[in-house]
Amino acid sequence: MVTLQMKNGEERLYPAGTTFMQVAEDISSKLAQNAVAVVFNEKLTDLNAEIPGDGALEILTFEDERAQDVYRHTSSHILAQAVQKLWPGTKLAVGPAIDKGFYYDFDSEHKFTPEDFNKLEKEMKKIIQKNYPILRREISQAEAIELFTQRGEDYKLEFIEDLPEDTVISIYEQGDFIDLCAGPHLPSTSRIKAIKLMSLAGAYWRGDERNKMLQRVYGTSFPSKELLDDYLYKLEEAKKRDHRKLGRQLDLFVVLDEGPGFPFFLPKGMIIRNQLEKFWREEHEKAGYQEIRTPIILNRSLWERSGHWDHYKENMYFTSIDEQDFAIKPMNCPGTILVYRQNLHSYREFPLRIGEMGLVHRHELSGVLHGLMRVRAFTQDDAHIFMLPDQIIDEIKNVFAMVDLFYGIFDFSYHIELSTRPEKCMGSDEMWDMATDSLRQALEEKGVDYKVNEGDGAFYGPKIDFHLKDSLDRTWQCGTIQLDFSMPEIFDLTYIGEDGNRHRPVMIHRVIFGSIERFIGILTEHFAGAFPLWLAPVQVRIMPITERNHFYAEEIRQYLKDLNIRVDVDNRSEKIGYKIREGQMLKIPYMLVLGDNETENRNLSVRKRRDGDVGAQSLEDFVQLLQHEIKNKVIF
RNA sequence: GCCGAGCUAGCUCAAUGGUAGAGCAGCUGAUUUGUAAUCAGCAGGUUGCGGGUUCAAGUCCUGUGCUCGGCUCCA
Repeated sequence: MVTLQMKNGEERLYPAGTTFMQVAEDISSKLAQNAVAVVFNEKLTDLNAEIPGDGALEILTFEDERAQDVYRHTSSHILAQAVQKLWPGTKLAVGPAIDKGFYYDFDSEHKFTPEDFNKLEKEMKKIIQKNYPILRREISQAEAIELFTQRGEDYKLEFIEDLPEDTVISIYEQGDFIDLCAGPHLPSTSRIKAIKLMSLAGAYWRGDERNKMLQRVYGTSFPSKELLDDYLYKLEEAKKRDHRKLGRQLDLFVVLDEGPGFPFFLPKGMIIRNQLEKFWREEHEKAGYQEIRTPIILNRSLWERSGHWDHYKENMYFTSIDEQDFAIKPMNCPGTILVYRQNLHSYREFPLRIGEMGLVHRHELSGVLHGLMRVRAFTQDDAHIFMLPDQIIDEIKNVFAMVDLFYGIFDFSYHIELSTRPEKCMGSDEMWDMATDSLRQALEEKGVDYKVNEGDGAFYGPKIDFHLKDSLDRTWQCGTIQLDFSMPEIFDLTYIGEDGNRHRPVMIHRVIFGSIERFIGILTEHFAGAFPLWLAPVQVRIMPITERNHFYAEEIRQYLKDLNIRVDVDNRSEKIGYKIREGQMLKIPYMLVLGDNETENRNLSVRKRRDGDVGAQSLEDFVQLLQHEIKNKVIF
């Protein structure tokens, strides 16, 4: 007999050889139906597995994220089985579960098109109906090599050969389909209740662009059609928040064929942008930053010295002036460094914080451009901080605090990544270790979770990145803190220390918004175009009922305008419903309906974007409400 | 850059290889309206761009630009 310690504290006894599935059945038939996998002694395991001994058991249903991965992973196997049935000879690469779905990469003579989806889905349903049991087998490396050689699975062989010898290799079988796979998996194929293929894409084998491009099929699956439909509906809703769509609908910004990757900001978009910059300047002044502006075009020799010429050339644009080579700046740091060198600096000035809203140009590959999120010209809310080595940790924490303040205002949640030394870089090992350790220490002291991206740092130093999500949960890097010992060295930057001698300062490069363009893209999707009052391009729209009320409307407009409220009047000869509909679609925060009643009583009928008609108010009360909301940057 | 799919009026979309159309927006007029669309009329196009096949091309072929979804890369 084995003893199982259940999640709820209960102990259960079973004869040796009992499977986890049987345990689930023993507890309740409903649980057995919904179970996806188990966690036995903290290890995710197949339901089909036999209890190996005493231990702690948790039975997972689809609600658990770990179970969702198992569910989608099995789905990807079903896809692969269907593909190999319909197009024999297709080679399997990888087929993992991903957030909200799965994919499988294939190497096939057949070129997949969306028209194949129907056929494939039908085949997958057949496999599901057949209810093949999914069996795990552990085999030796030699057996694995023989098996996959025989099946012509070159990519699987490459995996096997990379594994250390005498690793136990697991394979999963369902019907005539076999895949090299660590598992775990569902007990049988009929557990998949609703499955749908979503899209096709190319993907390099092992994510390396020097390798062959495989065909990737994306899909998703759920334990019921209702859950799938619900997911698809939410996806459609999320697409309505796409900043490219909203940017056009709300006349905020556009990207045109004439300027691929070079966005146009329209008058309403500029209001948002200017408000953000105003806020930025206020907060940076409070935090002890100075502001400068450096040229967009600078001489080649500067970029050679900074290392950009060697390390960043493929991302840069060039031009020539009077037969001399110039580069369009891809970063602001060299310009700031030239400013630093205009004076002799004392340690007493440190930390010296110099900000710049710098417009940079970078040549990005055409395939990566994406609305405002990924462009070829963008404005960084940059700042460079020059300081003493022992000021590093505190200063990084200061920047952290500012990131929290800025993102908190918009109710953004973010995740942090630490990027370490890349292959193509400059500076010594000691420099990099010191810089990376400082960043790590600041993160540890701050007590936040972070992910490490080995080899993803800037060429001059490691960095901490802050990532925000768009409407489809794709993440975009916004804020970043980069620690740099290299540039001060290269440009021979110095300060006069307490001892009267010259010393080398340390430098932080940092942005909070990241790029104003990207940040506005994220903001637009986050608020679905319904910007908080302080950012809204039109804050109040006045809607007179008839021409009789135009005079009063104009009086109110002028009053609000004098208080710097962004207000306009819709005095077209349309019915009030028409005007309101348009105001709602433009997501204007406040609408004032002014008819004979209001004119007579000298008050306002207020309509809020989210709440609809909230009744009559005095002008004074309304103004107070607006000013409070603007001042406190209230979000709903 | 690579793989795949697209590109038709300002916007969203129709149109077996056979006369390019609708809704919204715009303009003109009527209407003076009480919380998400008043009515009528007018105008709007080298179907991304270039070449080819055909009696005939928005539609088929080809080159190219851009967009979208991924991959790689990145703020």
